[in-house]
Amino acid sequence: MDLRHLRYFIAVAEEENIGRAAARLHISQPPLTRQIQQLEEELGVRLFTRTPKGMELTQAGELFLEEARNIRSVVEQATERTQRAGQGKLGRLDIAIFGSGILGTIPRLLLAFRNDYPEVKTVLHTMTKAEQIEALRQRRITVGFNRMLAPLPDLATELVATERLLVAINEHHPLAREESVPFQSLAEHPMVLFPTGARPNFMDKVMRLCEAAGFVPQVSQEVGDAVTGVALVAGGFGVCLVPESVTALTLPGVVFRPLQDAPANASIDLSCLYRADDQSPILSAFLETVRAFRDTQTIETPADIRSATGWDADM
Amino acid sequence: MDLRHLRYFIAVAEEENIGRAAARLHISQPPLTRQIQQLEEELGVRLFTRTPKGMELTQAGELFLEEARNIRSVVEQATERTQRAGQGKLGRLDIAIFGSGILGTIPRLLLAFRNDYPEVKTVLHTMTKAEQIEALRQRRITVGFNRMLAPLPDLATELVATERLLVAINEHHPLAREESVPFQSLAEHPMVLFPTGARPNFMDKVMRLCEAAGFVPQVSQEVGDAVTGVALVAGGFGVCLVPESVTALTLPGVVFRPLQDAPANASIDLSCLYRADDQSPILSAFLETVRAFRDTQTIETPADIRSATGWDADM
DNA sequence: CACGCTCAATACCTTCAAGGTATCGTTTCG
DNA sequence: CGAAACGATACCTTGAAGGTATTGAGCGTG
Repeated sequence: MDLRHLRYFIAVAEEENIGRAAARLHISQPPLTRQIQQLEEELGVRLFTRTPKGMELTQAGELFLEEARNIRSVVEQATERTQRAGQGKLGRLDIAIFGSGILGTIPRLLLAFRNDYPEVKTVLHTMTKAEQIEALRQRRITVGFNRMLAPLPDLATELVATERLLVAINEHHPLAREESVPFQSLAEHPMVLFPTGARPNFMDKVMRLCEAAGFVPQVSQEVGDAVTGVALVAGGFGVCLVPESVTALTLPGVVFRPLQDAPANASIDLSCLYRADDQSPILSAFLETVRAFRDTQTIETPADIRSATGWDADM
Repeated sequence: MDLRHLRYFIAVAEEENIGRAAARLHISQPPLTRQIQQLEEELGVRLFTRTPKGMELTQAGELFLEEARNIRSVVEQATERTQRAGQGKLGRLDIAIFGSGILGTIPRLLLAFRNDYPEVKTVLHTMTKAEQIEALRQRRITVGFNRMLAPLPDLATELVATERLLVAINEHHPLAREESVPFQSLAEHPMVLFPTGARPNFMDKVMRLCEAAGFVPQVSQEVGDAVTGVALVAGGFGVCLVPESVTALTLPGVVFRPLQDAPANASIDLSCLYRADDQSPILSAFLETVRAFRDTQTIETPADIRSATGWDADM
């Protein structure tokens, strides 16, 4: 049996007349007669009773008509869904984020993607950078978000956002009195550093910046993630350099200050990481959304930073 | 798209290798390659990623595999159900019965049919003989049960059972004292007659029997159906000739007695009526069951009558 | 490094069935 | 009784499914 048989059968059943059905199907009458005969023979069932007026469905034919229409709609839905899946509009995207990735940029990006591709189910996995790379190799995830990425074989990256560095300061700390903090002045205060994970990491970046500025930071504590770091600032452990998006995390007693006379490289990239050989249309769609998102962010920067950094609230 | 495409696609998806899939499908490799290409082109979707090791499903392919398997099973079920319908094993049978038809033979027959063809839904309609004929003409029913059928054009009959006539008598009535009633003696007692419906009817039959025996019955009351007739017997309106199956209806104060020296034709046929041109396999199946049922009834008659007539209970 | 192995893809031929035209046999209706 | 309408049949044409032979690409191994 063939889908053509079903199409023909439905036409004949609906027209109750082989000639009209043939016209509707844009074929001539005899082939249609034969196709119907074939169908009946293959099923071993009389589907029509031939009357001088035309074709009339038998009870079995009546049932088969329902079934045929059902099959037709199931097939239509299947192709339609598959096509949507092929265009990256339907399916599942496994995404890895790092500890403090839930803050700031990433949720807004994910929301934008969800908005453009509502039928793609996004599944978030919290992973360290090393775990992400491993998971990408094993295809357990399709994209990972990260900072401080060294070039990796077989993996490609797409820049999501470039964030300035800010200083997290306890509100009673002397540096909190100024609206911005000279980078040099960090030399004189104990500093909390993070994360302690796989190199190169954000800690290395900070160390290099200090080195370039001609001092070695007084490390009061090393911690695993930004949330812990800011919490220690609240506890009076010292100051802490953080990427801008961490300001989404407001802790009582902590204020964020921009760097004054900051070195040109006092900023850090947030990128997403994916298999270079991955042709998945969902990934393409996601990367496309990332690029669009990055552009809108760049344009909207001024207003965005004012609210995102929480200056108004702190002043 | 074609069901063949789906079959081929499933094979390739399962084997992850065109060569092996081709072997499994008993075709050679190149046509299979082309069919898969065709399918992808028609859908506009890459279903497989070609690797040196073989064929690997894309995400869209994964989805389409599920859909394809689903379609396959839907089609299988459709053909299977249609075939059962074509063999009269699945479907619906609209049956007409007359007022007191719920008594005795018919329910047992229907039960037997239900047992042989559990997936045929039987729908009962209560109709008079005239209504049945009309409904058969309009195809609103497929079979009707009736007594006293004159040959009808376009309609055929099948004998279901031949029932003896019994006399329903009030237990205080003088005739109730004997174990059987001489037909002649009915001449001396008022008689309830039924039904008053379309001729020829059971009333005509009784009149002819009396005429043959040389008397005219004293008609105390004419009623529409057997149930009412027997109820009037209970109320003392006289005796009433009834078909054997009416004994299934036990009313307090009423006993049933066989006829003694009954004329050879003191019996009445229960038949079912159907369109002579009806080729429906369900009807054929039903008529087959009727014939089988009629035979078992004939064989089992002795024991059957003893219990069905209720003699034991009345004696 | 080259050779062979294993894939899928391509080229080209064959065949069978789907589709077309012409015609027939019935039944119905004017 | 002839015309019209309907499905069935006979016979021809063609396109696509299937077959064989071969190519080309990636991998592993001697």
